Amino acid sequence: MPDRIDLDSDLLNYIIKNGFQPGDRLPTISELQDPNNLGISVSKVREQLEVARALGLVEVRSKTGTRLKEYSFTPAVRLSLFFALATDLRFFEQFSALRTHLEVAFWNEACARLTMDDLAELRQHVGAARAKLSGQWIRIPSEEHRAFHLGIFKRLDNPFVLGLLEAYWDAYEAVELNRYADYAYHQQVWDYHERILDAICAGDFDAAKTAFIEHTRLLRHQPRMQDMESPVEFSSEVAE
Amino acid sequence: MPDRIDLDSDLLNYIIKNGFQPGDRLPTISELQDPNNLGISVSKVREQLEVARALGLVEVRSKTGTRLKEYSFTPAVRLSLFFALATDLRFFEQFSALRTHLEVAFWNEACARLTMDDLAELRQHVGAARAKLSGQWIRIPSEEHRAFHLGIFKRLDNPFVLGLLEAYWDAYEAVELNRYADYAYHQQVWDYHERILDAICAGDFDAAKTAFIEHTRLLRHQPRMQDMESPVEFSSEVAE
DNA sequence: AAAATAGGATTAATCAGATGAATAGGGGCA
DNA sequence: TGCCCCTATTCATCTGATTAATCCTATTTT
Repeated sequence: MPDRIDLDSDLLNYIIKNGFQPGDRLPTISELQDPNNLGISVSKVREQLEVARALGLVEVRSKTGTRLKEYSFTPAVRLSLFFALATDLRFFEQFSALRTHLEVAFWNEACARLTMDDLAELRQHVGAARAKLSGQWIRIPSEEHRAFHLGIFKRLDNPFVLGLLEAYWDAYEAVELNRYADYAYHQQVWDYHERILDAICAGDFDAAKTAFIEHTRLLRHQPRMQDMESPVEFSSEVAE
Repeated sequence: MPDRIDLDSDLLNYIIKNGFQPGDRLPTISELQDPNNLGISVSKVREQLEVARALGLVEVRSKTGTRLKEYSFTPAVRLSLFFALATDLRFFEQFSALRTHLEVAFWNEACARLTMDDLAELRQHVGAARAKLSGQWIRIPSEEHRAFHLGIFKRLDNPFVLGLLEAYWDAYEAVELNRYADYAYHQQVWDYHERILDAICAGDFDAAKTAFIEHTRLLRHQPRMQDMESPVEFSSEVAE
């Protein structure tokens, strides 16, 4: 058992020490200033609240006060990842490799936990995606694409893996904001997804995993895509 | 290419937009207040600096000003993870599962990149650890234990995997702060490490990986251990 | 002349207080 | 009862002041 995990933040330590639970309201800022609580000034309290907010640990709203949120790994990962991506897009490839290996590693455990309802939901995503397909170019990744993959892992009892995967899809959306692909491409993608889903339904998780791995290769080559609307460079002065 | 990755932070967006590089000095706080830069007050600048500092993105020191650091995923992961662990130690098991799968997934790629010098360094860790062994109980994990495992992955060109592994060892140390094991246990651990290292040196990465997996099972069972010094509970009032 | 030291200037660190904006809750009116 | 407005609370942001840490420089000392 740990002696004490020092969080390098009076506020976070205070939250732990007082045993606040997700959903609980924290004292107001003025109360937190009180020597019995944190005993620091408004500005300092707000600095630490801002850190906790950035990490997605608390939600701070006017009047209502501050509420402790359910723990999620996602915000911290996303924030750090997005900063990295903003400095250099090549980071995406590395995070992408992490994502693929993660899905493969936790594949069977995640699949085994899926319920019939979950499978039906996945089937719906396939249907919805197919219904959207037409002759025109469609944005990648689609909402259904994200929902399908995250849906496979949603029962995995591991907030860290889930957080990394969620952050991955957030990043994907941010990075590929203006990427579009044509009908044939999306058709192929959803053929793979259907194959994956069928295998899972049949209980053959390994076959599903194999299909997933093939499918990531397809995505890596990214054929038949183009950028719609002129993309704006980062360093551009007009970006604002 | 992304239209624009919004970091939800004036300061971080400012850093990106102005193309600051690691090592660069950012403007002083008073300069950042200037409408030409951020145009926000001290308190707001400091809030955002504090977030950037918590994420390990900048180092802010008196007089010297603020310096942009080399990107690392570790601080963000560690901070979020430590908060989770402080609320519930069971999170450690889940992060531990993530770590094991990660090492396995990136094992061969990491091993393939090791140089002769790296291998010699790993050998030194084994030697140093063995030299420390005696009849007495020794703290786990030892410094060499951490260095050995991180050493295997140090050439892996993936800051995200590395960040997760580093944060794992930080957490391990925090969580197992007062855990000690006897001679026989450490002997066994370093036998495994030596087996792993020998296999890597022989170029048989798969055999090394297999040894690694066995070795994690050993650690999971954690025989012949005990807590030295009375551990202090989290919620304890005297913890401060 | 070189090194050590002391003093001044710059900047971060922290605080106190004021003002504005958002919101919940209560009271009044139809 | 149901709707609307008013008020009190709380967050949001800014300004200004004081303290502490650090660097730079000029002066002193050897």
